[in-house]
Amino acid sequence: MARKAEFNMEQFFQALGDKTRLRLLNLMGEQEVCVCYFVEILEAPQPKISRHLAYLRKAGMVSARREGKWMHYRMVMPPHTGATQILRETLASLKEEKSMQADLTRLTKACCAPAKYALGGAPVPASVSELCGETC
Amino acid sequence: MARKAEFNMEQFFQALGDKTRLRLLNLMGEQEVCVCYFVEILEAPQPKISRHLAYLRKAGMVSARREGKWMHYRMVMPPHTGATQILRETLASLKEEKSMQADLTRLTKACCAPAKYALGGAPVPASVSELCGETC
DNA sequence: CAATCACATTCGTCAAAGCGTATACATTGC
DNA sequence: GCAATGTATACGCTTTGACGAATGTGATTG
Repeated sequence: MARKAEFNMEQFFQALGDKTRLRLLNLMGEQEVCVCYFVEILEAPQPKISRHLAYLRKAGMVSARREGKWMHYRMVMPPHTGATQILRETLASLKEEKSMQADLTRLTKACCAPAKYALGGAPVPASVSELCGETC
Repeated sequence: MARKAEFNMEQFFQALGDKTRLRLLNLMGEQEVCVCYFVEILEAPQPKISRHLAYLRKAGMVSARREGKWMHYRMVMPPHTGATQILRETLASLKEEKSMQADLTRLTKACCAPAKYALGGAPVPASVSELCGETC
């Protein structure tokens, strides 16, 4: 059954209508990512990142998890089958863009060598750390 | 080959992030619709409709055709396979919403009996006029 | 060519949203 | 406790966009 409940299509698209938020979603993909990496990769001021993450959280597109000082964000598939499809298709389309690919590359590198990026003790996303052996 | 060219995903989603524009797209579906029907069905001032149609046109999501005094709008699938998929999925999702279904119903009725809706000589969308025999 | 009709655009206003800066909050370590 | 670190929020500013009302434009009619 297609749960849609009080899903707001308008708000959903508004959340996707911003470059910074698209970059954040692209970086998350299916994995959990620490805020400090977003700041590092997007080369944006931390409050800017935080605000956009808050926006995405309000829109129900991401969820946050605290781990000590660090906050991890991950995507949440919306309670609407159509929206989920759209989100998946969006992520797939983003991956075709050069700039988005570059972001992901930098994320992997940053996670493999956090020291180089002034991310000393920052927690490394699980799925990336598994790839480290291959990509570094 | 997936043509994407200078497609702007951000702008694309911004165009979808408005209730009025979603209603317009839902009414168009795959067929061409005259502006006067939009005004009639959405019960909105004509300049409002016109502005949103202009917005959609700028975003490359609709095209306009003049026929005498009347202007017809229809959807244009974007030059990006992913965006096209998203648009189709969006239309399908819209059709699940009660209010959107109601809009479509009213469009059909208005086209079948334009006289009742103060749309005397307004051109009837081709695909709807074919359905008239069944639905009226 | 003047009036009318269908639609587009402009104008002024208002609310939403983006940004940088500064500050508040939460956790860790001393 | 206090300082340091990571993140969130508040503030003021600027831009964007949605709106109603008025006006402009293109096509048809008389």
